[in-house]
Amino acid sequence: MGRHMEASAPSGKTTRDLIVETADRLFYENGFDHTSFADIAGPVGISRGNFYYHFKSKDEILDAVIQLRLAGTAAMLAAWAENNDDPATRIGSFIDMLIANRAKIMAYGCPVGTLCNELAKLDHLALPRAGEIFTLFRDWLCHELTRLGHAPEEADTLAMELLARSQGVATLASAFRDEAFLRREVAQMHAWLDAQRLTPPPT
Amino acid sequence: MGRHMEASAPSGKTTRDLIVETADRLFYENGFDHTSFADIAGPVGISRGNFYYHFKSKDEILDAVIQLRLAGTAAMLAAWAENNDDPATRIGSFIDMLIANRAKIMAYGCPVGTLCNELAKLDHLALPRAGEIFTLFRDWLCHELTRLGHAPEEADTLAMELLARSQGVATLASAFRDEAFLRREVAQMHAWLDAQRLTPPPT
DNA sequence: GTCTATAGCGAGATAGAC
DNA sequence: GTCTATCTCGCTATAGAC
Repeated sequence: MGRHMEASAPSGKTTRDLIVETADRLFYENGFDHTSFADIAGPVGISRGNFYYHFKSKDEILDAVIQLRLAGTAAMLAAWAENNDDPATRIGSFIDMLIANRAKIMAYGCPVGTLCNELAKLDHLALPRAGEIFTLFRDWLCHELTRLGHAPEEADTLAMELLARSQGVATLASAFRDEAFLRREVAQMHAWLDAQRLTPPPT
Repeated sequence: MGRHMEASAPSGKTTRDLIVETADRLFYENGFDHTSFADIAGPVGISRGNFYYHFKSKDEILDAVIQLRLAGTAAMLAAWAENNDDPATRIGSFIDMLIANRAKIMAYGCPVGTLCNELAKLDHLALPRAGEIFTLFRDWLCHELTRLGHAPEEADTLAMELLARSQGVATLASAFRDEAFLRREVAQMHAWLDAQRLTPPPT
């Protein structure tokens, strides 16, 4: 056990947890650079000065947020795998994410894509770390696509195409605030997936 | 002729033009919110106070930048149409934009997509205006796709898919700094385009 | 572990000389 | 049409009481 143990409220959440969760939400909704300590302090219910007991800088909060998103993504992928054995159904869960999160996507875009966009413009050192969230999806999709029968190289190409397509849909759905477009694209992605199912690879 | 005529240097560019062009570049490279008046003043060679002779606020500079991008996009689309009559070749020019601008795209993403992303998070009134740049591409692609033989509704769907795909490619190429991926996707988009050429529609 | 107070800086915007 | 000087504000970060 390290030093600096924190008291844990009856809810089980430490102040640090609350800071990271609130920052996670606000970085998504308003952007990293545009979110101030005061913005986070309000919802958490602490003062600005208290941040520096838990983090040395704003960048350290960003690191913690990325860490949280990595863990959350890994857990989500594991849950999708636990709910179903069929690789096509699992990949379908990825596609359906666009539907499940459509309200926030239309308002703020994809949490991963928009964060990477912002960090690229800020020339921020954390960009590769944020990109690892994409890598989690990429590797998971690649694995399921090989289970569908694709060769490893081809599977990775298809995984990147699925990722790219979902990114493009999120960007345009947000720019145009167009839910019908989002639903149409999701239907087409499912149609593509069904075709993959019916086309076993040349073994 | 309105009031407030500006002296035009031998180069033909007014100070206002220089401000808008520099802001255009910096908003792209560093983001709108993150770009300060001082950042723009340096390259233009003016003082911070001088901005307010030409613009009432930073938002007015943004409006002018969007206006410049709308005009630039319209001019580019017109040039593509002048260079070639074949609709498939014209659409190919759109796809090749990803190659021509690959260095900046890998560093900063797509200028239109990333601006819309940022404005969405800032809840900025200019978002619909920025979205009109997408609309220019959308309508132009739709028109060329109908010339390729597609029915109007189908053509618009395909136009949005081309836009979405290019957006996804730009986002991932930037997040992963992966030029090979970008080139691979462009090749696939050209292959798709060739297939469209060979599949005349049910007239 | 949380607070108040404040330092120090840079932002957008204004006033007025030239 | 451009400048300098300045106002006001909000930001990150620090110091130190409790």
